[in-house]
Amino acid sequence: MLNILTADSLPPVPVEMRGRNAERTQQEILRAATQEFANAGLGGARMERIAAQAGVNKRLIYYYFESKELLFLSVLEDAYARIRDAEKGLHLDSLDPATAVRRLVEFTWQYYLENPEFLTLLNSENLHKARHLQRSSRIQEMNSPLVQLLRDVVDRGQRSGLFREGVDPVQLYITIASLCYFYLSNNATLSTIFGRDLFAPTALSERLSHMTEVVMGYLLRK
Amino acid sequence: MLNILTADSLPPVPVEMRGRNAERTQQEILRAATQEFANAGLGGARMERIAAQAGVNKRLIYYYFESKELLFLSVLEDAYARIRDAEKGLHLDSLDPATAVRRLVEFTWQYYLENPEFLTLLNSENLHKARHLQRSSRIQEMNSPLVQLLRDVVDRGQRSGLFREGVDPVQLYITIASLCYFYLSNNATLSTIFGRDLFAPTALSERLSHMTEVVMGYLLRK
Amino acid sequence: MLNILTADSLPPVPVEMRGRNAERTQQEILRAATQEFANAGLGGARMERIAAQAGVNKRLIYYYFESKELLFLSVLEDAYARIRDAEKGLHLDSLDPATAVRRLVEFTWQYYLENPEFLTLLNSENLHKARHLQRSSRIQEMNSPLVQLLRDVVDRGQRSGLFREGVDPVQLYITIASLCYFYLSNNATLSTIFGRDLFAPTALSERLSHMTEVVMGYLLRK
Amino acid sequence: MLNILTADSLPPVPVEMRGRNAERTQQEILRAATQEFANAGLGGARMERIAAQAGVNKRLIYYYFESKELLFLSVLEDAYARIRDAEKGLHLDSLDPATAVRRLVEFTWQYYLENPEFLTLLNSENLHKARHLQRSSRIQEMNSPLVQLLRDVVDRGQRSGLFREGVDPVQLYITIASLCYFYLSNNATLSTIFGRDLFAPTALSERLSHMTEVVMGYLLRK
DNA sequence: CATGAATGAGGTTTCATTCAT
DNA sequence: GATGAATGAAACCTCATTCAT
Repeated sequence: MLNILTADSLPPVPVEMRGRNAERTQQEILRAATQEFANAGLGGARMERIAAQAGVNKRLIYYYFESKELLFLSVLEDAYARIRDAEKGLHLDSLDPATAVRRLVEFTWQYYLENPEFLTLLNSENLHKARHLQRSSRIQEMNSPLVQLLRDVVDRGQRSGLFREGVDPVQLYITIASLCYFYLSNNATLSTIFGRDLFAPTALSERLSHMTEVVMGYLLRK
Repeated sequence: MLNILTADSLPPVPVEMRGRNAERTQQEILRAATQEFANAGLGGARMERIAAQAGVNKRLIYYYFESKELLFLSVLEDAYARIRDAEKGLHLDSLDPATAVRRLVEFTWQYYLENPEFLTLLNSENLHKARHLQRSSRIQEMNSPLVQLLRDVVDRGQRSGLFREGVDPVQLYITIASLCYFYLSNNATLSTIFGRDLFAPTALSERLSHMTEVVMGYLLRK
Repeated sequence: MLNILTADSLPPVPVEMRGRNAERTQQEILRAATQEFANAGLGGARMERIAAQAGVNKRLIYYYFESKELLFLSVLEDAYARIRDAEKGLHLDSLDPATAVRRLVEFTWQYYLENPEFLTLLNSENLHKARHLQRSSRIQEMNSPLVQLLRDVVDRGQRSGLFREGVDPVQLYITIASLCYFYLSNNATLSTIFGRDLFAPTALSERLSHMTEVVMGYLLRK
Repeated sequence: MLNILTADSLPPVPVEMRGRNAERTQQEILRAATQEFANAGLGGARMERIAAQAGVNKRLIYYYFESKELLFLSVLEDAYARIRDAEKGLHLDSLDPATAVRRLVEFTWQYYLENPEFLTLLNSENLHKARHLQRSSRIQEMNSPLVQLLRDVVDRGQRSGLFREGVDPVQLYITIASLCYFYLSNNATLSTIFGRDLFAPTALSERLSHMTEVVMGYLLRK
């Protein structure tokens, strides 16, 4: 019944194009909700603010998304759809294995840096033990291509004798994500407890080098 | 004005020992608040539930901690105090460098596993950009010994020719924490999107091996 | 302006006959509204559910009935029209007086049993002090034949020396209705407070005997 | 947990006696809620109006009664408690059987006349199929003494050869209640459809005579 | 004849916090 | 040191109704 559309682009829709356009309106709501949920978490998010930011009546959100929780799920699915889409654009399959992995590290880092809302949304969802995503039918099928892709890269690396044996592509992906995610997601507390600005440009580029060394140090045969 | 005590132990205080005991009452509140904030986040936590769980009147929480936000800060400080305390018990300085690092990885993993509330609390605090910790005077001094300790281990490893050059102890610590933290903190969403129970005993032990290989693969000279 | 039709039959209209048929559409709406108002009362009824149940767009209800309140009035008028119509089919004028009264008791009981929505609708209307019916022009003329009919029966009974003197046909009708109505309408609370299933088949037939005895005990000369 | 008190008297409490008095406050809320639910039904009742009428903060109603539905249940229990209490004051056991029954008819009539909210509340509860009362633990025990009392009266009447055999006291009570209840509860619609003011003083006293004749006509041996 | 999109007002309920003892 | 009573603000959500096609 709920025919929710995917928001492909984040920039806001000009006001003069709004009204009586179901598709656009839903995209607008999704965009606004993404920002609000990212800033304030599920509990802290305010439907009022989402409506105002989307330039629609509060009631309309319920018309299209039924409840705050289902809206949150839509936002999560949309966020996953976007990053998986971007990953497809990397064409890892056409790169040599070592370059492919380095490229994935760089991409993940860059994507998290440029889309911090993705991190916050996931944090919120984890706080709720993935309660919403578990109700999603689309989420698994959205993520399996990525694993397959990475499995191919690892296979090629091993066949060429470059990579070590016994590498689980899921573990590898989680490790790459870990290194990028934690540093950025926990940047605020880390900077505070270590008394050091970990978001400064130098700090960021140092981190990228470090992470690449860690991942390649693990993967490459000694 | 606020004389806040540290809750050293998590097990609940027997009922017969309660009442008219400032120190114990505060510990009880801290314990209950830690659970509640960990389960529900800052926004989702309910003062009512904390009071009920601690077995005290709601008003008393305000008497000791002034506000929800300051209570949250106390909970955070208490959580950091406990993990730094536990780390001290590792005696990394008396182990050879490689063993020391392996030990730290295992310890971190084990500690996060056994104290999942620590992860959730940090997630919440990061959602709020470390707003609370930044107001803490105790937090930095609590964390600097750890960095010093790790610096010593790395130095010893490099002097003995075992470890690679150019290793920043803070980066190393963050990397170790990343690998453990992300896997556990995001376990729910990861399990869901990959359709694989990442909290099963085998999965957990595989992860520990993988992480150790990653860290040592990076540190050890080729 | 509002050309409202009477829904003579309650069974739903087959889907293939719907659409672009003013008369049928209005009957469908009336039918659905009757159910909804009976189930939920005036306040609890939802225009949304009525529309869904009738298989029409919400807007169409307003097109035909103008507002929820006027729709409710139409439902009431329709309900009265149906019961008065059924009463006409009894042909009380062709029965001997005692049989005629017994027949009326049985009929009233049976009709209320088979058309419980009639009771609920009246309850709702009484909650609102007959506010809607008072605006109806058709309602009185619909009910006067019944009184006339009953007056004739009572007259015949008295002239034959069978019935007692001083019987007001309106009082008699109200009494018959009372006995049937209250037992059925308040069945749920009565069953609960007396801890006894007053809707069980035996209970129902016992009630019918009792009521007949009460009415005839009153009417028949000692 | 909810320690709800019974409102013995309906007149409002003087303002100067209010505040910081749990018992009185709860009575006030009950009183106001009774009026509001009686006037508007469960669905139409407004918590806001109840709070205003009781002179308390809206939030306080939830503090004491938890929800609108539980408040409604309390109101119902209170209403039953009051009428059963009043019935006890009749001392039917000390009257001769015929007088006792006449007295009960008169009392019931009078009580319904003077406490019309009782009728409306029951109507509302029946609309909801006794959903609330079914959750009450007190309701049955509150009503059983009445049945016992009436059983004794009937027994005495039968032993003295005055009353007919085969009289079920529950049926008898329901019949008495029916006659009074329906006339008053449905007065508005009846007056409208019969075009006759059934609430006029003469009409009321005529009805009382009629009902007494009906009940005694049934009970007394021919 | 018929409909999907959109809304303003207001509903119940929740919450951190304070008052008075 | 400790508590039950009480509150104002605001949250999510609902609803009858209207707009524009």
